[in-house]
This record gives sequence, structure tokens and C-alpha cells, in this order.
Amino acid sequence: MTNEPGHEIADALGVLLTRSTREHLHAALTEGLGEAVDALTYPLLSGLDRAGARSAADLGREIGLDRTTVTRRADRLQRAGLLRRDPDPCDARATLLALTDAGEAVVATTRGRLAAHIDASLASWPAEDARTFSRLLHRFVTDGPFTGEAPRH
Amino acid sequence: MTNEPGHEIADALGVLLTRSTREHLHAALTEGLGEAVDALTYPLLSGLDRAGARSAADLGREIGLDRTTVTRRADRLQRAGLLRRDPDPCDARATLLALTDAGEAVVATTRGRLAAHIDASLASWPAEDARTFSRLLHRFVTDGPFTGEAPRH
DNA sequence: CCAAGAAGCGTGCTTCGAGCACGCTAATCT
DNA sequence: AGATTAGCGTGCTCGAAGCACGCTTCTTGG
Repeated sequence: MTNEPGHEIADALGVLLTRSTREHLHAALTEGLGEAVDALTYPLLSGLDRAGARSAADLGREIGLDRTTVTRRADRLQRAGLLRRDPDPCDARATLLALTDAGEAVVATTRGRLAAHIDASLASWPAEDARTFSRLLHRFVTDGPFTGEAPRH
Repeated sequence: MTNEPGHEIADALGVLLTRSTREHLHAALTEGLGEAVDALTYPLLSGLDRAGARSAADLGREIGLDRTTVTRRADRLQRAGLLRRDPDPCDARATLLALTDAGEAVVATTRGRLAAHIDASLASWPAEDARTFSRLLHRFVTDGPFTGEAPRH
């Protein structure tokens, strides 16, 4: 127990990261959503849902993946009907990756399940603590230490 | 802004996960610590530091990796002098994975750098908010939704 | 006390994801 | 209008992850 919250938060985040990357958690969250949705492809769906239709290169920068990797994963999701490629009206070479209705439904379902998990574990908390935690976490993420841009290689 | 903190927390965690898995962040945290320490091998070091010397199978269960994968990564860290294999005094077949002094120093340096990042972004916060956030986050991680055991395949 | 089964570890082998280089099309600049 | 740059998709190569196998050692039942 130190006077600097940074160390405690760092430890907590380390544990959180380790736990949340467990395969079985992702399997539970995406259960029954089709073969194309797994721990590798979901970040694309989530990123598109957050930022709207984007080009493959932009989405790659957003989620820290190579452009070609995004293309390959998008192929799978497109075959599954969760994502479509629209030609960019402003640029004929560019194609915009966008969620289909089915894709949006998948994102909504997954986020709802995660929220349910979180709500369940917050059930024993005082309501005010839960709201405070939500508010502080949001602030931490907004102007937190992870907002830097990824450099190009 | 909904009445259910779960949805907000879910969104924040999604962003946090996406950001924190960026390669360049890990590169900054492990800069100058040797070639063997990267985003793949650091979880082993961190896990050993948290739980102490363990067998490869136990460590694999802890961090959600296959036993053989742990072995291969441990080989690299051992060659780099950050990890050693001690024979288990209670069981001649088992070998315990343990951090060397250099390995502990690497973990300490990395966690210190992460803590510094966090402290820097918390500098503009009221001190009480920072402490509250630290406390709530710790509680969330301790009895949060990610404490379940990984099922064996 | 010993024999058979179980548990732990390391290593060849296969599969699959990630990134680089290349070629193509279209936009932009001079 | 020609040249240069930007965006996209695809063959190709490298490396990581997990499975099957063999070896050693512990355990348990006769």
C-alpha cells in the first residue's frame, strides 16, 4: 500500500488485462454469433461500431493492426454477412468498411453480455460507488495514458 | 448516459483494451530491456512476479497459455538470463520457473514505467479522486467479472 | 516390494495469423 | 497530359501456438 495510486492502478490493470484476454471469456461473450466472430475479428466490428465506416488503413491505425491484416479479417466478416464494402463516394480507389445490420446486432449483443457481466459483479456494490467508478473510469480512459497515436513503422 | 453503469464500463474497458494492446506502448515500456522481453514474453515475467515460482503448467493455467507455449517462451527468457529453472525439491520430474535478479529488475522497471505513465495522466486529477479511483478499480478487479477459472480444453 | 497407471516435462510436426513486396487503379500536382 | 503519390488486394515468407509423442518420475494397489 503506497501513497502513489499509479502503482496500484498499474497492478490492477495488469491483472485485468491478463484475465480479459482469456480465450474462454471471449468465447462466452461471442457464443452462438457465428464462426466468423472470434477474438481476432471482433476488434474490427467493435472499431467500426465506435468510429463508423472507415477505410481499411484508417481502421488499422485505429486498432493497431496492419492494413493487410484488416483486409483479410474483413474478408471473413464480409463472407459471414456482418460487414460490407461500400465504394467511397469521394474517392473511387477507396472502399469503406461498414457494419451491416447483422454486424451491428452482433456488436450490440456482445457489448450487452459484457455489460451484464459487469452489472452482475457490481450488484453487491453501493449504487453510488458504482456510478462513481463508472465516471472515474470514463475520465481515465478519455484522457488516460493510452491516448497516444501509434507511430507508423 | 444511461442509468446502468455496466454499459459505460463495458465501453471504457473496450477502449482501454484496444489502446493497451498497441504494440508501440509495450515497446515504450520495455525499451532497452533486451531483445527477449516483448509483448509475448512479458506476461510470463509478470505472472511469475505476481505468483512466485511455479511450474510451467501452473503458470500456463494462470495466464491462459498452453504448457508448451510457456516452455518455449521460458527458453528465450532463460537464454537472456531473466529466468531460471530450479528442480522442484518435492518432485524430481517438475522444474520450477523462477525469476532471476535481472528478471525481477525488468519487471520492476516495466511496472514503474507504467505507473509513471498513469501518475502523469492523473496529475491533473484531484488527489482524492485519484485515490478513490485506485480503490474502486482494485475492488473491481478483485471480485470483478474476470475472476473465473479457465476451463481445460 | 514391485508392477501398472498417472503426472510432469521437453521436442518434432502441422496449422494459421501477421507483415512485406508487388502490381494495379485512381487521384493529385506541375 | 504526364508524372508522382495514395489506396487497395494478393502471393509469399516467417514465426507463434497447439497436438502428439516419448521420456522420466511419482503414486497406488496387489
